[in-house]
Amino acid sequence: MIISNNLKMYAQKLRSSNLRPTKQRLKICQFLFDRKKTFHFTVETLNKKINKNRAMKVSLATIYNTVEAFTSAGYLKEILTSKNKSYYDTNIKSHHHFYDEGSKELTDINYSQIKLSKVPVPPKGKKIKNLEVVIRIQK
Amino acid sequence: MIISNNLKMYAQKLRSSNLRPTKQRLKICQFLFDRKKTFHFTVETLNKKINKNRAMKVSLATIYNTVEAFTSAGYLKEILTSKNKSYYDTNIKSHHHFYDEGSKELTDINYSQIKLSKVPVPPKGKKIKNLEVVIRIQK
DNA sequence: TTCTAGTTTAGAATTATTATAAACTACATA
DNA sequence: TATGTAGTTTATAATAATTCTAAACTAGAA
Ligand SMILES: [Mn+2]
Ligand SMILES: [Mn+2]
Ligand SMILES: [Zn+2]
Ligand SMILES: [Zn+2]
Repeated sequence: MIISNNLKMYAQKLRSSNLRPTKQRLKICQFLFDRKKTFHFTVETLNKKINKNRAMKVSLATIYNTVEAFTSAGYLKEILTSKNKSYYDTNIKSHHHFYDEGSKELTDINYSQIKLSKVPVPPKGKKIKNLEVVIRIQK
Repeated sequence: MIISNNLKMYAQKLRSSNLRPTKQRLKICQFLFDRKKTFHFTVETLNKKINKNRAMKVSLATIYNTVEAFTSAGYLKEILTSKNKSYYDTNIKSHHHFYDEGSKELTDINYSQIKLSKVPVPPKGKKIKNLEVVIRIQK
């Protein structure tokens, strides 16, 4: 069995956010972050993938807890494009999305691919936290 | 009792979308559209407002059905900025929003107040249905 | 007036999510 | 290395929003 040498890194990262590197969290880290490309997921799909092989069962409650903890820690970003179900993104950089109404799939749009030449001033006493564009597409 | 002379108009509009102008739907139309300014709401708040006075009770199921029917017919727009709860907008024109993370309130941004100088090409075979900007703000 | 498809409704069912509380474990400290 | 404890996991219950069901009702065509 080959143990990812990223494990130590993940453990470190987790500790730095006051999260204990439990085997459940490390397993989820590996699944989420041991890859070349970022991606979008729901708790439902993450749960299925994590528990596909019999190896070690991670409870649904822990999946929820972990996704919440990782989002608070800034390792994940929550995406609000869909009714009734939360989507998450392993791409935590500021970026935009295509949302396909048919397949309900999200695709990243690089931040530099959209340019805004005019942006409104926020209401008094408020600051802009971020600005995101969603482009809804269909056939 | 003064009967809004918009009632006939609403009845007509509803019929034109193959929706019978029932007293429930007309009541909801009056509440939603008999006003100068557009606004944002949830099913929960709409239900409370519609059933505030004893006059005539509209069931929650009908509130859901009607909001869904009006959205399909294009009289309302669904807004997806919030987790776990759907927001609707009586402003059906293409426009953008400020979303206040603190108060969880939406404020319209006129379409002309944001200008995009660069927009990506949609994936092959797909068309842009709409483009919306959400600017998250906080203190 | 009659007939019927469309609508409303109460309540049940479903779905996503959050809360609870007991068992477990990482890890600081002895 | 052993012990204590706060943090974590887990099964399960609870909650919240929404959708479904099927019986009663009604708009409006004929
Ligand atoms: Mn929901
Ligand atoms: Mn929900
Ligand atoms: Zn993304
Ligand atoms: Zn709006």
